[in-house]
Amino acid sequence: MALYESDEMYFETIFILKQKSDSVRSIDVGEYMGYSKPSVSRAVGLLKKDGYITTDEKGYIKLTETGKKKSEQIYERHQVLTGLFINLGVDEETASEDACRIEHYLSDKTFDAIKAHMKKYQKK
Amino acid sequence: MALYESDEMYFETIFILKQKSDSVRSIDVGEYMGYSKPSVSRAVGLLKKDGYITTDEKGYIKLTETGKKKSEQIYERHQVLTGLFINLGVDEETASEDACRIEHYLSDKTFDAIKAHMKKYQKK
DNA sequence: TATTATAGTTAGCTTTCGCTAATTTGTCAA
DNA sequence: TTGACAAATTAGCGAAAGCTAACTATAATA
Repeated sequence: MALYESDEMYFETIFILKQKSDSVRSIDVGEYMGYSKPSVSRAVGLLKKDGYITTDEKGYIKLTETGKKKSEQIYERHQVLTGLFINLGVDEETASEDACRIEHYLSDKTFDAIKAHMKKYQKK
Repeated sequence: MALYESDEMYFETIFILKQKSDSVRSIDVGEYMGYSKPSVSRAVGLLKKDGYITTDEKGYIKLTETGKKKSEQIYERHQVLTGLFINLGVDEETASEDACRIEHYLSDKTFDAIKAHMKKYQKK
């Protein structure tokens, strides 16, 4: 099932916040994204309904296996694109912002090409 | 005034069709984009209201000066991005499609970096 | 001329995804 | 125990942008 762009943004936010601390609640997601509680509540509800996340009785968000895979894919895209832009001389913040905005729209084909290129020219 | 993504797509379509033939009507735009007549009618109305295009009594679309500038900008982005992806080994069709989808979301900073890179490595 | 086809518009529906206001639920301190 | 704050939810609004159905207006043809 394909995700909407907005779902991917929520997803990515959850993933990023979870890297800092495993304890991620809807309110944290909303704060990070600058969205209201009801907006997050609905989005989280949808991700839950679609089997990507669960929440415990305290409201902490857990990724399911499917959710983990998805969020890793999304995050990989983000990283690769950010890297590409940085390579082209863009500052890290702008690179990351732009990666965030376009990562949902790139075809797998083009993404794979970028990834291959990055592997080739950026092996450390 | 910033354009919505959908406006840019209509814009770009008008620009592309006008390169083939100067005679472009709403119906042609709709056919090219795969959209219904009412959808195009509204979009064209908005671009008209915002001073980007005019239509003559026959329904043929003309770009205003502002409209020309805008559409050239949009098209330049499209071309540069398409070129980037082709350079990375993506086939032309996919490259163009992906350029189309992401061109609206890239910051000027990142776009300029890509443009500079392309100039440097692709001077013929 | 009368009919038909083409282009455009109007009205109104649907989905997505923001929002505010108001409510519920749970915890913690006076 | 009660009062207050924090988190989450519910209800419902609004804009953007797609759609179909139905209408209008113009042009082409039988």
